[in-house]
Amino acid sequence: MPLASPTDLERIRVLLMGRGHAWTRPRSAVLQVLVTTPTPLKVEQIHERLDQRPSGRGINRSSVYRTVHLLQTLRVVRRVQLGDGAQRYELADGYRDHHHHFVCEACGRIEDVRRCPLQGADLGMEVRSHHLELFGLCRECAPAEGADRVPA
Amino acid sequence: MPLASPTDLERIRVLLMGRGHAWTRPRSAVLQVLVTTPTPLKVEQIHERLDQRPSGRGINRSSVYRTVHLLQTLRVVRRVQLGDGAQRYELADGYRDHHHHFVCEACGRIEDVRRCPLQGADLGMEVRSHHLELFGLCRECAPAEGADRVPA
DNA sequence: TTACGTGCAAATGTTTTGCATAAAA
DNA sequence: TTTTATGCAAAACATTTGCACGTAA
Repeated sequence: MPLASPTDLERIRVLLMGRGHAWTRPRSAVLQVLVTTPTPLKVEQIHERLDQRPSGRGINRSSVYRTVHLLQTLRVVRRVQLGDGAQRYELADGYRDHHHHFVCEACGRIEDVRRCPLQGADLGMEVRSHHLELFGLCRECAPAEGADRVPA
Repeated sequence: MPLASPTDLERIRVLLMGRGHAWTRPRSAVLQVLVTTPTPLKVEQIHERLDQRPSGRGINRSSVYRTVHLLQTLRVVRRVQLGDGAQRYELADGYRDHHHHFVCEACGRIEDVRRCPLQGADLGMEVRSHHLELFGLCRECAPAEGADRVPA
């Protein structure tokens, strides 16, 4: 389950309707963006990408906020906070593989971390979930070992 | 180093002045709040607590923002994000012991987690720091084993 | 006495909300 | 046809900024 598939979209549609929510163009379009994007997105970014899809034109920012909010209460989407002040959103566990994020302090690139270092850790039985964010230098920004850096 | 001490305040004062920043009443007062509070605080909460101290009366909210911002660039303070939308701040590693936070999903209580489950974990050499937040039920909210729950 | 910081008020950015209309069930 | 969702505009928050005045160095 590296990334969500169209099949997940259908699962989500069934979940929504089962809970008495309508399957509308804005909701469908926001979900299409989330399902096909590997990195967490700000509301503004979701909104921009909607406009690039024929099925998502002209959708109001408020509707994006409302949709994201609804999807959070249904635990389809979760909020991701990467240490800058921004709120980002992505599909929750159950619709994607469990993962964390690595943020490059130099270039800002966000990478998925598939290997959870807490796997099997004893966090106490009362812990139900966790968020983990890693910070450092990505492969491109880290001065590579043996790299040909020319001394001055 | 369970909590910062007045000694840390002095260290911080020296750091600020060494970098050419003035030691002012607002800065001193904000730091006194941060140094004596065990949980991360929102700017609004810092501001409230200032008013409760004789040395912190009448300080403007802007100054709190500016002070927190300055302290972040000096790595004296770090931002803490606990999954709700809020921005909280606390003393950074170096002025407090390394720790994480546990948030009770039922009552919202925030607890320090002193034992870092990533201690010794191999995160890759390029990882410089990490944020970890745990979510679950605190001791008071968890249905205790053997608790005398009266069946209906 | 000079540079830097603060208070105040206004500006900016983000998220929420009320309400009339539109669309889904 | 009835309920629920959307667009729009305004409101509510949160944070930043310009500027005249104060205060630390």
